[in-house]
Amino acid sequence: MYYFYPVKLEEAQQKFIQGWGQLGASWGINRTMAQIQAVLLLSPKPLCTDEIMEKLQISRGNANMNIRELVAWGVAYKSFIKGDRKEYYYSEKDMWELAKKVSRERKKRELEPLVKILGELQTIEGNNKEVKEMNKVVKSAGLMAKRAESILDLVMKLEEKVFFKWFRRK
Amino acid sequence: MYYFYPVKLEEAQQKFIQGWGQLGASWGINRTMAQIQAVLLLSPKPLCTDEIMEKLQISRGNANMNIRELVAWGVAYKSFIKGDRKEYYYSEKDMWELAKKVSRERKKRELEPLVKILGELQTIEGNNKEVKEMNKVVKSAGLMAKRAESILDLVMKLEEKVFFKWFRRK
DNA sequence: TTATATTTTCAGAAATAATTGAAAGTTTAA
DNA sequence: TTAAACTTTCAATTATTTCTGAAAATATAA
Repeated sequence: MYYFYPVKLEEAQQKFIQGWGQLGASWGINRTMAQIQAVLLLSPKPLCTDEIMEKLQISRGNANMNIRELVAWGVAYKSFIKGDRKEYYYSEKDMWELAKKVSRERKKRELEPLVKILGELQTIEGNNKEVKEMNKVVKSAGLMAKRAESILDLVMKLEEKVFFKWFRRK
Repeated sequence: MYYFYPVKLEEAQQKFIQGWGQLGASWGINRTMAQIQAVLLLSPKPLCTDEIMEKLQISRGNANMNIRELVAWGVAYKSFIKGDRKEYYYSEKDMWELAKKVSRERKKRELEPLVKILGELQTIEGNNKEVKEMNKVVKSAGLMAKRAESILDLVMKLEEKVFFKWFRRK
């Protein structure tokens, strides 16, 4: 029994890290970045760069860049231990907060550029089918994008207040 | 004036195609696949492979693979013209329907694998911090995933009619 | 100061993903 | 049948992204 837990834990952690990385990758987020997030999520205490490098077997440069990116997204934080010069990092652990921050970042990076482009494509004049189709598509895509933004805003505003209560009941 | 519209249209189309491709790319969807979708969206009539190859300057193999992928996702359809042996393709033009189909596909490809993995990581026994953190994370990630699925389902069930009315009020 | 610890950068290497194009496969018309 | 029209496949190539590791920059302690 003494021997059993640690092995099982390692295995489970590895599985979680892989799955989380895969999820990130299919969302257009660097796989390593997502894996680092997973490692931080699983750690009960802040970790330094070397510990992360060790855990994921990656280089210092890679670790550094991706950690910084996580901090820039607001899903990981720096932490200092007095008497120690190293920087330590820990993850946002509230999944709802995490989801909100990722949504916000993606909205900024993806939806907004499209909305900008659509705005630049003001109605074109003309009577042929192609022009009409163009105007129709630009208009409906713009509506859709706004709609998506509204839904996101709405969902994010609902906040724990509603969702927590709702989901705790299940 | 005769000369003016076509140039402007071409430009606008190109801009839209690029923007749409970019959106797709940042969503982990092949850029060319998204661009083909954009071309079909802009076209008032179904297009054959050669027309798409011509418009995007891509090879037959590339065009074929990505068109098929679009059809597999359910966001483009085949169409036949009698007396013509070629297959023609047209896009789903209802943006709301399009969004629903993409969501459905992504949910299947991304959320579900994570939920499966989390399910396999049943509670591990043990009293140390790492084990406790592991169990906590697995549980909250599972809850979050279910929550995301619920929100998606809910949003997708609300018909266009409801949203239209609702958003027009704002 | 100077030395040491730590973080950051970035050119080149490695890994991954997308694309081509020609050959093989399929369908249809005659 | 056979031939022509068209679609699909896939090995090889090309493009893109990610990663490494060592050097440069920065920060802290002595």
